[in-house]
Amino acid sequence: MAGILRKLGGMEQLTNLLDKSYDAKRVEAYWYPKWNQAGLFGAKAEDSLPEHGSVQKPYVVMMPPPNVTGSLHNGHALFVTLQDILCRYHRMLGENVLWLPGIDHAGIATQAVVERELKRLENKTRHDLGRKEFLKRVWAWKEKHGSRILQQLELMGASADWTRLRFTMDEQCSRAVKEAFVRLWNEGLIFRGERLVNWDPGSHTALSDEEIEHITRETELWSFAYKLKDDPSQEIVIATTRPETMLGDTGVAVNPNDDRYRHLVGKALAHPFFPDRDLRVVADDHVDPEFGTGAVKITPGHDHNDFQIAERHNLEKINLYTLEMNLNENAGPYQGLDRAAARERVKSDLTALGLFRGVQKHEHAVGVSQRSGEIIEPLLSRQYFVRAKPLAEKAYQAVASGETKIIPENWRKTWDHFLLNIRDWCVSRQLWWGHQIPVFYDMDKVRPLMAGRGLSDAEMLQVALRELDDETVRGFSEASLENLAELNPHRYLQEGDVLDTWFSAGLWPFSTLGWPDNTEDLRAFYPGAVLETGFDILFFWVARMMMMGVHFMGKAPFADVYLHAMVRDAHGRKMSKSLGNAIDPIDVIDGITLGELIAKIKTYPVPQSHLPKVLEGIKKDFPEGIPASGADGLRFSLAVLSGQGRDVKLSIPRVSGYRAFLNKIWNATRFSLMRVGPEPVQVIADVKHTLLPEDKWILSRLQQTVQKVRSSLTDYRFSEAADQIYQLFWSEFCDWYIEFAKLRLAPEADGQSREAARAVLIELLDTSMRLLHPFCPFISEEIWQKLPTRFGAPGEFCCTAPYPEYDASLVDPDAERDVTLVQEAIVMIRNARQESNLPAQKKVPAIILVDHPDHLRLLQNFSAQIQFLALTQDLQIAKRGTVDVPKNVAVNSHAHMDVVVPLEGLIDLGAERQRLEKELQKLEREHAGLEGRLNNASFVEKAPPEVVSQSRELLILLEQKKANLLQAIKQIG
RNA sequence: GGUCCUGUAACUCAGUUGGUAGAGUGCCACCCUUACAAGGUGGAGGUCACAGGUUCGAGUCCUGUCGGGACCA
Repeated sequence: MAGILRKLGGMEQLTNLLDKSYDAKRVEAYWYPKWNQAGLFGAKAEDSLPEHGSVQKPYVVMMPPPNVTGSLHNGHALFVTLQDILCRYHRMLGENVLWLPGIDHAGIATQAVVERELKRLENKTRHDLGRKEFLKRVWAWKEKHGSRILQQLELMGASADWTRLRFTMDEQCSRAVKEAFVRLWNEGLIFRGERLVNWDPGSHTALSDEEIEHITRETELWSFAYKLKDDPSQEIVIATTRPETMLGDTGVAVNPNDDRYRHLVGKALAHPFFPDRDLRVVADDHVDPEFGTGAVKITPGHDHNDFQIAERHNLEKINLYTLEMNLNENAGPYQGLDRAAARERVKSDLTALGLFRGVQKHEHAVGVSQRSGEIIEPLLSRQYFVRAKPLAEKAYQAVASGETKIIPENWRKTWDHFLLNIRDWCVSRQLWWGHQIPVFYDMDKVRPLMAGRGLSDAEMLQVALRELDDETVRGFSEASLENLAELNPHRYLQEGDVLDTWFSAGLWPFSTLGWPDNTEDLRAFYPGAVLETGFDILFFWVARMMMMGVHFMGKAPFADVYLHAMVRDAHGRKMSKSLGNAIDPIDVIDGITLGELIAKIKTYPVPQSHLPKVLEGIKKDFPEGIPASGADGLRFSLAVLSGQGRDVKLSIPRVSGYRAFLNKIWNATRFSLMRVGPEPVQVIADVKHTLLPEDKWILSRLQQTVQKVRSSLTDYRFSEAADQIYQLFWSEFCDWYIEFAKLRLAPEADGQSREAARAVLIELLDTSMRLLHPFCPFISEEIWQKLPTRFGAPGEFCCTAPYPEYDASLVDPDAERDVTLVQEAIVMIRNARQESNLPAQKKVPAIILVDHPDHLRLLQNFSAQIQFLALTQDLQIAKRGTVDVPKNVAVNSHAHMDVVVPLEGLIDLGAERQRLEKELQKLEREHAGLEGRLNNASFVEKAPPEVVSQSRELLILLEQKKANLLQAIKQIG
C-alpha cells in the first residue's frame, strides 16, 4: 500500500504506512535538514523593501538569545515552541518571516564557569593567566560549547534563520555596543559616579538593582548602646542585624517627633572603638519610632537608607571593606577580618565594654545575588551608570500610547510602575568577559594633577579615580569608537571594567540587523512584530530593549510583547536541579526509564538530606519513567498547557495524552489512505453536489475550527488553538466521520458516495495537517507529503503551504443539527445496551421512535450507519404510535425520539427501572428550575427575548422527554 | 508595606462581552470489532474556597474573609 498515492516525484517515503504506530524519532530527524536545505527559513530583506518594488509583509521575531553556557531547559522549550508556532503560522500566511536566532555571552555566568574549570583542571585562577590569556580560554570554551544549545533548538524544530545567527560579542554586535555607549556618554546619559552599589562578594562585581533578589531570613536583632560623649551616664540604645557595620557608623537617627530622644538631637555620641570619631544624633522623618528602640544607627557606606539619611544631614561616609569583603584600614584593629569574623569580634568586644543591651529574633529581608547566591553588600564605589529616567520615560510612553502592546495586559501596571520609578542603572561590571567599556583616560591630563607623587600611570589613575570628583574625572576621560589605548599607548589607558550583559542585550533588536549602519536588513526588519519571552526578564531585557530601541531608532522595537508563564513541575514548584525536580526536555522527547531518571537526579546538586524524599517523589510522579513523546509531542503539550498568565505545569500524564494524539493522527491517515486507494481523488468543489449530510457536517466543523484556530493564534491563545485542532481531529473526524465513512468506502459501495467520502477524507487530512503544522511540524509534514493534495507539487512542503482559510460557504448548520441527532440516537442505543449488560459484541434488535417526518427520513437514511455503529440488527425506525412496542425493554428517551432495545428477559429489569427513575429525577430537577425561572415575571420581562424563548423551547422539550420517560417506566411493567 | 496572579471533578487545567459547568489523565465496567490497546464503547465523579452584594439570572462583576503564589520596596 505504501507510497501508492505519491504525487511528489522523487520525494522518498520515509515511513511505511504498514507501520502500526508512529515513529517520531525517525520522522523528526528526517525533515529538519530537508527544510533547512530548501532554505525555507531564510528571510529576504529585498522582498519587503519598497525601494526594490517589493512589499511582502515582514514578520520579525527576535529570539531571546540563550546563554552560551546553557543547555536546553524547559524555559527554552516553551519559548521555542511558542515562537516557532508564530513564525510557522505567519510563514504559511505568506509573510516574510525573520526569526533571528542568537547567543548571549552571559558575562558573569560564563566567566564563572570557565574560572571553575580552570581551577579544577589546572588549579589556577584567572589572575594567574592574566586578562588576555584568560579571554582566549573563554573564547575557546565558547567555540566548543556554544553550539550545543543551537542543535537542541533544531531538535525542537525551530524554524529560525540560521544564516543570520548572531552572538552578542561578535564583530557586528560589539560595534553597536561601542556606538551606543559613546553616543549615550556624549549625550550625558552615561556617567561615572561614586554611589552606593550592590556588591556581590561571590562574583566580585557590582550588580544592578534588578540582579538582586530579596529573601526573608530569620536573623537576630542585636542591641547595644552608644554613650553620650559629654555625659556617659546617658545613652541611646540601637538595634541592628549587622553589628559589625557599627565600625562604619557616623551617626544615629531618630524621628523628630519622638519625645524620648528630642533632647538628644544634635548631641555627639562616643564611638567605643574610635575615640576620635563623633557620632551625631540627627532627626529624620524616615525613622519609624515604632521599630526597635526608635533610634537607628547610621552606616552611610553600607546601607541604602542610611546613605540617604547621611546625604540629608551631611554625615561622613566611611567604606569599611576591600573588594574581597574583608575589613579595610578604616576598621582599625579589625582590619583584615571577614564579615562573619568581624561580627563576632565586635559583639564580644561591645559586650566586654558593657554596652550589650539584649538580643531578639527578627525576620528581615536580605538582598541576595541572583548570580552567586551571596548576600549583597552595599558598597560605596565609583561605577558607570546609565541615567535611566529619560530613557524610561520614552519606553513608558511607547506602551502608554499603544505603539507597543503588552500581552497579557495585567503586566501593564508592573511595567508602568517599574519605568516610572526607575533608578539609575549601574552598567559597569568588574569582570573580564564582556564588552570592555570604551572609555579612555587621557594620562596627559591626569599626570599634571598627580604630579610629584612618584606614581606609575596605572597607580596614578587609581588614585585619581578615588580622590577626584566626578566632574574632574569626566574631564580627563573620553568615550571612543577607536581603541585609543592601542593607537596611542603612552597617552591613553582604557577602562578595565566591562558592561553589564543586558546592555548589549538591550540593543539586540537592531544591533543584530546591522545598526549603526543603515542596512537593508535594518530598513526591512525593524521594528519587529512581537517579542515573546518570559515575564521574569521583563525588566532586565524587555524594558532595556524598549528604552534603547526608542532612543536610538525612534521607534519601539516591537508591536507586541507577549509574556509567557514559567514552566513548573506537575505540582507547581519551580523546576531546579537542586530541588531535584528538573525535567530535561530532551528526556520528554526521547523518553527515559525510571532507573535512568533516578541515576540522573543523583548527579544533581540535591542536598543529601533531601535526596531520599526527592527520589520517592520521582518514583511516585514517574512510576513508568517518561515515555518518548517526540518534539511534536512536547511542543503540542506545551502549547496546550500554556494558558495565559499562568504557570505551565508540566504534567507527564498529560504529555502522554498528547503523544497518543500523534499516534492517532498516524493511524487515521493509515486508514484513510488504505481505503482511498491509488485512484485520483477529487477536490471538494467537484463533489459538492453529491455530499451526504455527514460530509457536510464534518466540512462545516472543519471550517469553524479553521476560523477559531486563526483567531486564537492572532490573539496568542495557543492553548485554545491547539485544543481546537485536537478536538476536531479526534472527537469528530476519527470518532465519527471515519466511522460513518467506513461503509461507503467498501468496494461494493455506491460509486458516487464513495467518491465523495474519499474527497472528504483527503480534504480533512490535508487541511488539518496544515492547521497543525505550526504546532507539530514534523508529523504534519510527514503525513502531508503522503497525501494527494492540491499543493503537493514536487518540492513543495507543508511547511510553506498556505494556511487554511475559512470558507463560509461550507458552513452548514442544518447538516450539523442532523448529524447531531443521528449521533444521539446511536449513543442512546449504545447506552441502553451497555447499561443493560447486553453482551458487547452481540447484535440486538432496536426500535427508534420519532415524532417529526423529517427526523424519520433522516434516521432512515442513516439506518445502515446506525446499525453498524450501534451494533444492532433488525433496526426499526418509525413514527411514534405506529408500531407495537414490546414489554421488557430498555428505553432511552430524548426530546425528539425514543430508542427501544428489547431485552428478551436477559437482564435485571429492576436495575433498569432504577436507572430510568434516576434519570427522571434529574430531569425533574432541571424542569423545576426552568419552570421557576419562567414563572418569574421579572425574568420574562427583563431577560433578552431570545433567552426567554430559548428557555420556553427547552421547557417544552423537557416536558416531552419526561413524558417519554414515564412511558418507558410503565413499559417495563 | 505596595502591586499583581490564583483557589472549578481524585490530579493538571479550560471556561473570551453574566444565561445555568468542560478537557486530558486517573477511576469503574465491557471489548484485542483487520486504522489505532499510545485503541474502542459506556459509566461514576463538581453546593465552581467561604460570606455578603449587584442582577430576572453570578464559576464569570463588586466587597470582605481564609488559603496558595509571584514581583517590587
